[in-house]
Amino acid sequence: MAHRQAQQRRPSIHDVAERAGVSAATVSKVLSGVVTVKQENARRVLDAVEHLGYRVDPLASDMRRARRRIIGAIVPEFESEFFGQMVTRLESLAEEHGYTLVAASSRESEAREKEILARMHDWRVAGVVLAPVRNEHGPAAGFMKANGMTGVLIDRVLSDAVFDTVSADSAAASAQVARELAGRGHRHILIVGLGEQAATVRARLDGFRAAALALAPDARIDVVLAESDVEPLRARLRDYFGGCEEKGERPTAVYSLFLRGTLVALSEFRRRGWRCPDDISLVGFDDAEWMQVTWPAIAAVVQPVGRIAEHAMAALFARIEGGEGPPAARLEPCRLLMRDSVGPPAGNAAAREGRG
Amino acid sequence: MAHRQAQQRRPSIHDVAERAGVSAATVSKVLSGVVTVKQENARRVLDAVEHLGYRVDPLASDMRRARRRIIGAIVPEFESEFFGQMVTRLESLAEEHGYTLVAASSRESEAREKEILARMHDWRVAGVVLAPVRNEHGPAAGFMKANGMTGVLIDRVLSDAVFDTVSADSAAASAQVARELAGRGHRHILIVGLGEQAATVRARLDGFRAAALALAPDARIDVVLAESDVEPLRARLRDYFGGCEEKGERPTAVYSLFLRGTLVALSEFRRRGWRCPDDISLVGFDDAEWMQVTWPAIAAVVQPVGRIAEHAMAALFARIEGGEGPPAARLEPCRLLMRDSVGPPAGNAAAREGRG
DNA sequence: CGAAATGAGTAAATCGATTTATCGTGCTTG
DNA sequence: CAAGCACGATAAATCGATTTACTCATTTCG
Repeated sequence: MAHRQAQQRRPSIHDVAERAGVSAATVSKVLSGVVTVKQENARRVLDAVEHLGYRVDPLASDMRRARRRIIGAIVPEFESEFFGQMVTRLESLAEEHGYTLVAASSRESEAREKEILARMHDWRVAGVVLAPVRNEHGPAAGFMKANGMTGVLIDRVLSDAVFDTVSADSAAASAQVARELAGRGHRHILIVGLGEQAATVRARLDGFRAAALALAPDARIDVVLAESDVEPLRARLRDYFGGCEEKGERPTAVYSLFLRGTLVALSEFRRRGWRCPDDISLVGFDDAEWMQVTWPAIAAVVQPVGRIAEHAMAALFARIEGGEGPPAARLEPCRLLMRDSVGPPAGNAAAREGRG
Repeated sequence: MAHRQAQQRRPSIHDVAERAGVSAATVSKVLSGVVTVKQENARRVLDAVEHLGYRVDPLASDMRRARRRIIGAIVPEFESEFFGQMVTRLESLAEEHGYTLVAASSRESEAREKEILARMHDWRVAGVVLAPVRNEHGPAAGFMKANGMTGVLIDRVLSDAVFDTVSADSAAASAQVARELAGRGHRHILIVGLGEQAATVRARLDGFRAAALALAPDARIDVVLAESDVEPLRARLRDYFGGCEEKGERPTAVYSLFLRGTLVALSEFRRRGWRCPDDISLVGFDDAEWMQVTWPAIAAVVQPVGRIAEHAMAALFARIEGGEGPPAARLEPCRLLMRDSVGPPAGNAAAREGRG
């Protein structure tokens, strides 16, 4: 086999030292840019490095160092556009600082979240970017506090007593959605969400409610929250819409506080044969690529993934490098993309004519 | 600060040894399950471990070991459902074997792909699961060969002279799509794809063509391939459809060989005001959650993510543990979900009536 | 001129484990 | 009774770097 040979041990710093005729310490100095090395020796070392194809072993290097150049990232899932892009951004930023990002998914389980974190602690990561399953008061954040780990919380958090937090300003975005809907004449609106995230959900609800009622004090706002997963939500929503049909009253618009809720709402519309936006309007929190190519194109709140990632990493590195001061809670503004899925309320023929 | 104290050094194996009144070697033995340890001492060690909250440092542990318990995974992106789920599955499987998965995204760049791989080589990972940007002949696979790394190639590959490969049987799936379309009477079909992946694209094209022509020898199959990115494809497609309208002939169905192509096709339909499936049918390779909740629901080929991940990991661990033998090329069967986006050809009123 | 400072380099300790070689015991066994 | 052999345990080497402490020349300067 041609590469049986290539498989053999990689050159170590000692191999380089030997070939260059200097000590390992000198090689280390040359490679880390210390200046007290004779020109001649530096050249010999560099030649040897080149010739042997030597590269520092990051594990061995980190062993001796005080702080390992590894950053952990924990997200509920990889496959959503939001978290996928988030991890990608975090990855780049970590690399730019000479760190390696080790990403793991908690799969929406708080137990797993803590397990992963414990493992990252074992790895003695320099810091962690945690997007908690639930919120900042979960077990993982508790573990980080108890163990004096360095970290930043993102996404489903508002603020924390110990860690910096960075998240989308979903309250403001929700208020904007409310204004758009109320402004178009909607007076009966359904909000769907996940109860788990407590504080953030409350912020979104409050933001929406305040803005809607300010514009239309007579508006009716229903809320359907599911505790944990998607399927319960589907059932809840089915019940809710069933009740509506019985009573002959139906919301004219739906605002979903999370991506999967938007999908569930759409599929319920479809099940009942409701046309969007003719029969009912829809806005979702969280944008996705497909939303602009389907019929109708779905209106959505776009989260500033890039900015969240950047500020999270900036805050994290500041702490890693010893930055002091009280934890900061950062909110990044969202963008609302109004698309075809929002129209005037059903039955409001005048408005529809005026628009068409 | 309450946790300033917690922040201090974690206990090492020596701390445990001291507290248990034995040597570090004994502690190591107890923890790795070696039996030649007195009951009494084992108990003392376990007590000390418990009391100190000791956990093995995986870095230090891997240093001394012959093989580091780290598996690298390289995918083009995290945010697609396919690769997102893939990484999640690989993560679980690696953990089940006591390994840590370090995932990285090549962002569809072959240069970056090789860089990441070099970094993983520096980490001396036990093995790599690589989903190449292009195909099995890219620079990353070359690097792995040249350096005698252990690895498995997945997804955009057919077979390789050195590495085991696992991918979806997209040729068979394409043939099935062809039969469905031709069977419904479509005689002018457009295939859109990315030229980059050469061999796999060819396999899909051939699979489709053979099956379509077997059923309908008079069928016309057009192909639009873009070289690299999505935007060029959009332009190509726009030109193609423009030409169609001029000549007054238009394909009655589109089969997209990759997810983003499906999105682009949809958005082109939308731009031209073509209704799907009334004006034109659509099937996409690669399924996504949204496809079943939109109007129309989009027909798609579902890739067996789980099976691919499982076989890839099985093959990888077999090689890591010294398994010999020629590389195996595995193809996993796909499932085709026919949905509303496929109907009879436009203009074929009879068929449409018969169906509705 | 002798003391102090600087420059260039190295041996050895260290990080936190695993593994090898070695060392006493106590028990068989010829 | 001496040699042989398990059995349990440990000291020390090792993995591949970084860093500390120290040596030996050479300069610089009072």
